[in-house]
Amino acid sequence: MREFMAITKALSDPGRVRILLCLRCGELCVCQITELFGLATSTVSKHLSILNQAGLILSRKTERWVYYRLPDKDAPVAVREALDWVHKSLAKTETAVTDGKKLQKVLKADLAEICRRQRC
Amino acid sequence: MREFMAITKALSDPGRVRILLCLRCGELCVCQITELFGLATSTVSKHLSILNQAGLILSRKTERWVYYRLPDKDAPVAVREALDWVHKSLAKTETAVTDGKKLQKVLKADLAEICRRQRC
DNA sequence: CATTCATTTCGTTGTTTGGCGAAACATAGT
DNA sequence: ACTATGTTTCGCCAAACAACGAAATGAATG
Repeated sequence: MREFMAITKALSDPGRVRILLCLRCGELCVCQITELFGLATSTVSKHLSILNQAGLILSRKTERWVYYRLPDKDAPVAVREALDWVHKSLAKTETAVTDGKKLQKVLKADLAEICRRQRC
Repeated sequence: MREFMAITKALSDPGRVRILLCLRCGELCVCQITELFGLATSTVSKHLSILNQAGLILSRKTERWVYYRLPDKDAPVAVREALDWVHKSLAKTETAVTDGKKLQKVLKADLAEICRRQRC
């Protein structure tokens, strides 16, 4: 129950759900997501922490960046089903499509440049 | 997206999730749920309203009581999948089992008597 | 048509949450 | 070691939320 509520609470914020949808395209680091949603870095970091604690995403640290990604097939059942449900329900919505387009732009841009821009 | 967030927000409270689990046993009126969880009637009513607005439950008015129940097969896909997910994830948890036992007692008791007890 | 009674709505209160910027932390390059 | 830089943690504020009791609603009963 505790584990389940961590998942539903994590899913109860639109921003976090949108992050999950974007991660379908592959792993992203904090600054990329920050750029994508126009939120403060600290805010994004906190969202990612909540998703992570719920088991909905995993993290990987390389060089200076922390990359977040969706878990593999061996994730807990509740997690896998939650992610499937999110994807099936929202993949075709306007929000997801718009975010997806913007994500493509962010992915094309240079990572270092994105990080520099954050600091303005 | 709007519809989906209504569902996840509705599921982000443990009390509401427990109500959904209990409704697997059949429809219940407000005072039965109030008795079951030991909350104020107004609190339960609000929870039911939130679940109802998300489409996760339906209501039926008979005589003095309003009965709430889970929707049928013809509910929206997102709703059906959400309910399946809740059930599959939690049906065997301690919370669900305990609530189930207490529910059996409540169901055996006279409805009118329950309502009278609320007013003490 | 006034009463009863289950439910809903309203107003209040204390807690949680999402947002931010500043400071702390960690790691790579000089 | 020092600096630069990406991320996290902390402290704060405003908005959202869960809980309650009191008042309003609305349908059946006398």
